[in-house]
Amino acid sequence: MTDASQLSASLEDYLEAIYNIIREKNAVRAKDIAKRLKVSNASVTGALRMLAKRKFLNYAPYDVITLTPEGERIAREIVRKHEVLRDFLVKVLSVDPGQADEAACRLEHGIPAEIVDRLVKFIEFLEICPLGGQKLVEGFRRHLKCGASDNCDMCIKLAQELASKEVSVPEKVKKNSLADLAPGEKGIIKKIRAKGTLRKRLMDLGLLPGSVVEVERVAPAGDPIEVKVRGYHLSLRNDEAKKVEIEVR
Amino acid sequence: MTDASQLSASLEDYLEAIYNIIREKNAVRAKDIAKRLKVSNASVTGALRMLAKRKFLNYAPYDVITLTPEGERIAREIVRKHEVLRDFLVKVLSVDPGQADEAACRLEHGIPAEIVDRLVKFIEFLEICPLGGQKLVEGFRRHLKCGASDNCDMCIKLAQELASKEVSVPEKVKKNSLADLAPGEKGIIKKIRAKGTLRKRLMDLGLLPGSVVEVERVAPAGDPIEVKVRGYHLSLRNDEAKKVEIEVR
DNA sequence: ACAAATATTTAGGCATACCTAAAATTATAT
DNA sequence: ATATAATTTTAGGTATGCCTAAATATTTGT
Ligand SMILES: [Mn+2]
Ligand SMILES: [Mn+2]
Ligand SMILES: [Mn+2]
Ligand SMILES: [Mn+2]
Repeated sequence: MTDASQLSASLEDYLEAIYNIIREKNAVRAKDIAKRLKVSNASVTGALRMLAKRKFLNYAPYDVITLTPEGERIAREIVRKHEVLRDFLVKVLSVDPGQADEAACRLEHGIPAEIVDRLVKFIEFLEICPLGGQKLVEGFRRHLKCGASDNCDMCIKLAQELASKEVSVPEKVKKNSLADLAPGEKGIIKKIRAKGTLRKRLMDLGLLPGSVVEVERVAPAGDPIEVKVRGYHLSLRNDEAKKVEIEVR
Repeated sequence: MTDASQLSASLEDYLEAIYNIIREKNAVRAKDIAKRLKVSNASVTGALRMLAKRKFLNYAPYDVITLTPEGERIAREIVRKHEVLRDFLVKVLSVDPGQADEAACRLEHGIPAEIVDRLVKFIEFLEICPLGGQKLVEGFRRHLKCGASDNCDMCIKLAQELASKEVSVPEKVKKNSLADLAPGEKGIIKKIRAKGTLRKRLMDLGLLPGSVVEVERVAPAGDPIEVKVRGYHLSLRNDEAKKVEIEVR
């Protein structure tokens, strides 16, 4: 069961905005939505009514706005599409972040979830594959800089040389679990060191062996830890993160 | 000067359909457009009126339909976006062609030309780069086959092995110019062996050193030759194609 | 407590983009 | 040449999704 909820691009953007604003400020006001989407307050009221009628949010005139479980599910999927697309544009194609974000927010409505999954796999493969996908991406970035569409054997050869001379990796503390990573660091999931319900829970969240996981934020107390896997944002307790065995490249 | 013509996704699809139908049958009938876009004939009439009012096509009730130069320019750009996106989905991400085509036709309306250009460069880089982008894509294809999202060290190692053992290239006739290629074959443009106006014309068409060019069709007499560069379709005379020096990988 | 400021909704409109059914035009076949 | 068929247009209607202005409700400062 994937979706088939058949929302318009416009309504998807409302859901996305509501979801993001709740994440940021723990509450949504119609005015914030209007501002973010650059529409009038009146338009927001109309959209809210529609989304409530379709059971994606709980809402009555002048009342507080919350997402229903179904609404939240769909909102998360849109956010995921947005982020995967933006990451691909920025990290692989080296598109300017502002432009990438704008394009991602238009493309997100036209791309099916299966293709987003495929894109995630491709981006992960670039990081995982021993053929050196990451080097290739760096080579591409360099290639872009040496001007226009000319034949630039030079920069391509440069890429080749740099790739061959193995860069000496700086000494690093051995990091074994997701709880050892600092914000911004990434690892590849090797194993889920848990059994039963917890194991199932972690796997259901998308923490599967082979996936690349990135730590986004760590709360002052080291708990909870916010991570991103396959374009999904997750919040994990420290003792959960410790159960996720990873490998740092 | 790029565009800024601000056409809706719907009108872009009408232009695209008109352009493609003209290419296929040398004439457009409202009925064909309706069939291709799965809308009623009445809807087509409305769209045609709008496009004519906006000067993208020449049209009067019951009269023949032709694209204006501006309409043709925009139509070509949409077709280019469609094809680049589809190629990326099919050739890099290994998405099923049918699904890729459908997605491409939705995404084409939300992606700016500069990002399409970037995507073209990336796809070309995968073919050109000595780090072995093509091998990486093959590795990815293999990786996809070994099931779900599991950690598949096995297939990744397989990719590595296959990449290292240099496959013996079968004897091949040395191909120097674009005119030597058979349909389906590709080459990298090395040089334009022409001067003055012809040189300029070929370069303006997008035949630039470093670009990957693919032969699509060759007319029975060997003239003209249809090729694709950077997502654009071109039709070249045989003596023009001879001036384009290429290298086969 | 209550006036002023702020937020939200309602009312009334407009543009796009689709539809079906009927009318008008053009093509085709005897 | 004309009846019949096919195509295209017009007429009239629906649903989205946006807007501004006015009305209503809520919040805030004193
Ligand atoms: Mn969006
Ligand atoms: Mn978005
Ligand atoms: Mn389209
Ligand atoms: Mn298309």
